[in-house]
This record gives sequence, structure tokens and C-alpha cells, in this order.
Amino acid sequence: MTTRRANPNTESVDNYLKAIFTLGGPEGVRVTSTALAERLGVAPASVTNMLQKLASSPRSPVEYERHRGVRLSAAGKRRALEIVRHHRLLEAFLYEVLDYPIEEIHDEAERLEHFISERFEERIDAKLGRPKFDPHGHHIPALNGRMPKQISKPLSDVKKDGEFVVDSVSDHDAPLLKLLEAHGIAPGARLEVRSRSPEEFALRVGSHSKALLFPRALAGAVRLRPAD
Amino acid sequence: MTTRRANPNTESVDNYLKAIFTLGGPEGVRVTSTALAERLGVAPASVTNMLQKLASSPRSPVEYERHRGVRLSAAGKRRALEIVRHHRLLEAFLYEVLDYPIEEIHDEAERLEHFISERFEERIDAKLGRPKFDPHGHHIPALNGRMPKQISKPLSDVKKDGEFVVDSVSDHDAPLLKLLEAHGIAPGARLEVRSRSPEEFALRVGSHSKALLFPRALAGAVRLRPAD
DNA sequence: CAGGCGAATTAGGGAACCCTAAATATGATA
DNA sequence: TATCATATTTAGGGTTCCCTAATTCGCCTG
Repeated sequence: MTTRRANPNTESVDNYLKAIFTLGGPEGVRVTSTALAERLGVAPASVTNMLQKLASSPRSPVEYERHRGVRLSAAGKRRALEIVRHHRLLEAFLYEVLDYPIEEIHDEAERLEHFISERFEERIDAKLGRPKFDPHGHHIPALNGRMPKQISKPLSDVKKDGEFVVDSVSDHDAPLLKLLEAHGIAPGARLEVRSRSPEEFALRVGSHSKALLFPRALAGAVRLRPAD
Repeated sequence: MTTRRANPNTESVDNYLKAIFTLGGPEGVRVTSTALAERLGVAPASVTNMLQKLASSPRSPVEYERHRGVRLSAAGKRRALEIVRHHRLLEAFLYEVLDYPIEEIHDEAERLEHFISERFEERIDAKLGRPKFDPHGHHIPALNGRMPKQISKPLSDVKKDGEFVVDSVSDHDAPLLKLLEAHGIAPGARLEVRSRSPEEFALRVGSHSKALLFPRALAGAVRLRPAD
């Protein structure tokens, strides 16, 4: 006789949920196995396995139909937002309290987010003064799971010159992040798009006077909102 | 063909090493499977399995002989001390920076110690001002693995009345820890043993005037050094 | 509407850790 | 020194999550 242990490894499951959440966007679009596999760095077959397991568990965090992709159930979305909250609070904490370089906070938070307790979360939240944004400019979901919708658009979508404020920057690409920071491209910075070409943008950042030529290929990593 | 992944789950292995270190004391006495099993909360057979695996790995962290117990190799001891360092730095950090109640720091540190990076360790160490002791009064091993020897003795070993200073308190038993704190029994506190009976000690703690009757059964949890 | 093609799933394993039950060593004792 | 209790190890499984290979499905197109 074995003691039954309906004990999913939370770390792995959480990563699946977070990936489904991220890929599905705020509207909760169905996500394909392949996309998940790629995001998670596992084989598609592994994804199928996991989704079947998750789907057949009580109070399943996902809605899954063979060959038709997955999306999060209400419970799954709640959990995903908890993890995102952990992640972003940790990023803010590492950056502001522990003085991490911006390009290192993501990976460390990615690892720790699965293991911190509610108490830890509460304490760093308090220590930071209940922040609303992480250092990349992303909203930190509230305790109740609410998170305002992103209203910015990527620099790559900018169709005519003008003045903007940097809303957020991508967190995945560490070297790029370092580069952006070096040029002052950080949430809150003023950014003027002076001209555009198929290859690059000519930008003026903050109060710098000289123009910055910014490759279009990287422009998806910077999100802007109109200057007030 | 499968990509080979000589990838021991560090968390579990680390826990074994830490347990061997703790049970073997500073001299590195051989530790029995049963003792390990008990400490780790697993079956003795599981311990045997793990020890065999560890012993047969390259640069093995342990020296293991069937039926004769294990002890750490130099590499194993180094690793164990790293974990202990992580653990104690985390405890200090949770207590001092995040204002955790003393009785909660152990469990949280126990979980996190396996996942923090060298950078994290370095940063909290700096933030705390390179502390030498954790909140329980235990030495924090140095980066190079050095750790001064414990010179205190448990209250339970005290054979005659006198004045002492609390050196350290046990970290495992959360409720007890809370109790000790409530009575002012914390590292650095002055403590006078006024009388002893088979059942309990009569203590005077700090500058309190009234005596505290302290059960002998709990006296192993408090370590003392002579008052200067 | 029959192929085809790529996406997704099934089949069959592997590695890490854990468990119980059944041997088997060890060491103390009669 | 034979015996026994106890400590330890071996045997045989189980779970979780991952992988490759083979198969099947959904869908687009000729």
C-alpha cells in the first residue's frame, strides 16, 4: 500500500500555468502545445502529457481539448497571476533593495518565485511600499489578482514621429536590457521618435541631445505610451 | 538516444549533505543511515540508495562504506558549509531586513537556501554588514568555508549554579523558540542559573528580577558560555 | 474530396527520489 | 561462539516529469 500523494510538483506546474498565461494574453486565447513546448524548452509530447494530467485533476487549472490547445480556467488564471505577482515583486526587490543590476533580476526572480511564502511576499511588498510596477515597467498584479490592462504599444509599431514615454521594456533578453539601460531607455523616460527607416529608428532619449539610432529588430522590446 | 544528464537534484542532495554535516559534527564523525533517515524524514532504505549514488559519483561528496556509515569528503564538507552559510545568512536577512518573527525564519531559510545564487548571497551578506552570527547565535561560515568552533555548552549540562551568557538557541522547534524569546532568552542575554532540580532550572534572565522555572527537558535547546 | 503536411498525441522509456517488505550484516550477549 | 535484536541493504514498486519515435489528426490545397 502506498500513501497516495496527489502531489504535483508545483514548480513545473506553475511554469506551465505561467507560460499559458503569458502566451494566451489577457484575454485568455487558446495556446498550442507547440508554442508551450517552445516557451518551456520541452518536447511537445511532454506538454501533451502535462496538459492531460492537469486537465484531469480536480479543480483543474486548465481547459484542454485534444488538438485544440489549452487555456486557463479561473483557478489557473488566479494561480498564474500569483506567480506573476511573486515574480515582479521579487524583481523589484532585487533591484531596489539588493541593488541587483537590471539584467540579472529576471533570472533570479524566475527561480525564486516558486519558493517564497506568502509571508515573504507580504514583507517585500511592504518593504517596497506596495509598488505597482516592476523595474521593467510591468504592472504587478494585486493580491486579489487584479491587474490593469497594458495600454502601451511597442516602438516597432510606431508609425509616425512624436513624443512618447517609455512604458516598459522586455525582461527576457539580459544583454539587450543592459544596453537599453545604458542608453537611458527605462520605464518613465521621455523618448522622442525623430525619424524612422526600414532599418532603424532615430531616437532622442530623456534630455540627451544627441540622437540614438535604434535597430528596428530590437524595437519590439520597448513599449511606449504617448507623452502626456 | 537520450541526452545524458548527470543531473542530481541539488535540493535533495544538499539536504543529505547538510544532514551528514550536522550529525557528524565538526570532526566529521561517521553518521549512520538510520540517523540520517530520521533527520531527513525518509526511510532508511532511501538513505542507502542515495548514499550509494553519491558515493559512486565522480568527485563524490561522501565517503561511504556499507554498514559503516558515511562521512563527508572534503568536497562534500565544502558544499555543506556553503548551504549552512546560505541558511544562516538567509535567517539573518529574514529577521533583520524583512522583520520576520524569529520562529519563522528557519523554515523559510530551509526552503530558500537551495535556490539563491551566489550573487544573492553576496548581496544579503553586504546588506547585513557581513554578519558573523545568525539570529539564533550560530556562526555563519565564511565564504572560504571557515567556521570557528562552538565553545558553548547546553544548559542541560550545567552542573552548578552561576552566571552565563546565552550563546545560542536551537532553531528547529518554532514554538519553543517563540517561548524562549518571550522570556528574553536570546543570544547575548545574561542568564543566571540559581538552582537546579531533576525537573527544572531556576533561572534569572537579563535584568529581570523574578526567577524563571525552566524545564530540564527543554534545556538542551539553550547553549551557554561563562559570563565574562 | 483526396492527398499531404505539420501539429499533436500515443507508446515506450529513462532518471531522480521515495516507499514497503524481505533479506542479511553487525555487534552484543548469553 | 551461537544467537538475536537491531541496523542496514537488497528487491521490487510508485510518482513526476522529461524524451524519442511512431502514429494520428486537422486542415489546406490541388
